[in-house]
Amino acid sequence: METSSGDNLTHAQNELYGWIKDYMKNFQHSPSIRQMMQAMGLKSPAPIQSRLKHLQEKGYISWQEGKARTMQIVDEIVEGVPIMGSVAAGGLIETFADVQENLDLSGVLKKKDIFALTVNGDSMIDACIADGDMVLMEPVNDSHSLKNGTIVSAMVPGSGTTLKYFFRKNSHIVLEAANPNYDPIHLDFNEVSIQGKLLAVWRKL
Amino acid sequence: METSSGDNLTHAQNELYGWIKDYMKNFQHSPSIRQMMQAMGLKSPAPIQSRLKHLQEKGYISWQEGKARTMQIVDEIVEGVPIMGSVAAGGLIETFADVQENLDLSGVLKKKDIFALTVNGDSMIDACIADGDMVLMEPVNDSHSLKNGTIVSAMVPGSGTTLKYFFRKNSHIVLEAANPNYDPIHLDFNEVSIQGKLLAVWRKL
DNA sequence: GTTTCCATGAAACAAATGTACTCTAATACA
DNA sequence: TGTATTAGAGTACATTTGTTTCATGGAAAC
Repeated sequence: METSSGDNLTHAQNELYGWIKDYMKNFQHSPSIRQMMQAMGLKSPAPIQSRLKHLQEKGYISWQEGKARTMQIVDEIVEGVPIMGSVAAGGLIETFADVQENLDLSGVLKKKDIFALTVNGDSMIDACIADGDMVLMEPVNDSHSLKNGTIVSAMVPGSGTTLKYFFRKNSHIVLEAANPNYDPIHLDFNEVSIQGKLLAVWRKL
Repeated sequence: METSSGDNLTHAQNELYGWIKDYMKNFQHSPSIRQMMQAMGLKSPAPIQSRLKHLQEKGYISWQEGKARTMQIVDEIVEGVPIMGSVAAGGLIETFADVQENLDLSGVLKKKDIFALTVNGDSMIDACIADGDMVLMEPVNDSHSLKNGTIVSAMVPGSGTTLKYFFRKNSHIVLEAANPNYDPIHLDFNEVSIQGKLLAVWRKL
């Protein structure tokens, strides 16, 4: 959570700044001066006022004069990552243009009930899902609505969870790996429960 | 931005709710009742009060009684994605436990100057970076500090940008693909500029 | 040691603000 | 049509809250 805090700030200013950021993250609104006073263990609003003034002069915060609880943190508000263009396949193709759009990772997270799984092993290596990758899954309630070829996480009761391609053949289910070393698994509908389907892959290096 | 708004809400309530969400997103703090009154074109705080009460009863917002500008939106506050465990390699290994930790994608975005590139082609396919993937890059200023084997985006002036493994051999640079079909590229230090090194891979399906 | 500067404490004031109350107009409903 | 319900206007009041001012005390500078 420590971004680029405490550069030109005194200890007292930095402590207050950190507290404010925490408060606003938790409550979605600005604290009052007397709240800060209490949190900092002070008995007068004057010191807080002084520190706020310094924080504002140094560009950390701002507020509307005279209005209650109207502070804003002028932090680097990163809405997304700028997509600078594309990189080449094998040859050398494209040069950077300007920013084209923003990659909005947080937008995906806004969807409720999304969950993540850590991938163990290489059964999906041909689908470019490697060991240690994080897969983001969307819950699946009705496994009958799944399209063939979807990548799903399936739980076989008593055995565990696995990440596989999903296929429906006649009246049973086939779970297929993306790696020729693994054999397809044939199961009845009632033997397996599909927990989620693959939304995205995240690999941090 | 439209989440799960306007379900049991009247038109007036929904309009106010939307306005509040916009305001709080822009200003990072709660509006006052008289501000909402003005924004809704009303001349008395009473109607706002009534609508707020309804919004609170239906679980959309909350506030601290008597305190100015202490509203909170009880929206789905998604801080991250819950990591539910790990999925199997090829066999069936693990069952879901409880949430272990949260995958914090937005944390990566907080680092300044990160940029993203769209991958074209399959030159890095053996590194599990596929066509269409989004790669998040961190700017590199000093190419001499790069470790051998790092994946970088390199720009050869007049040619374009490419994503490759980076190696330093003697006094020149070798850019190597993760695909045997592509030959390594040998270049002098002054022929190439390293723009960034790979931080993460993002694939949305 | 003396001076200067700044943080703190204390108190007071005015504006902003949430809240409650009454009254009127509009709307829904039977 | 008449009644009940609801929304809105207007008003008033107590509290919260930002802001100002002044006095005190300690730390740093000279």
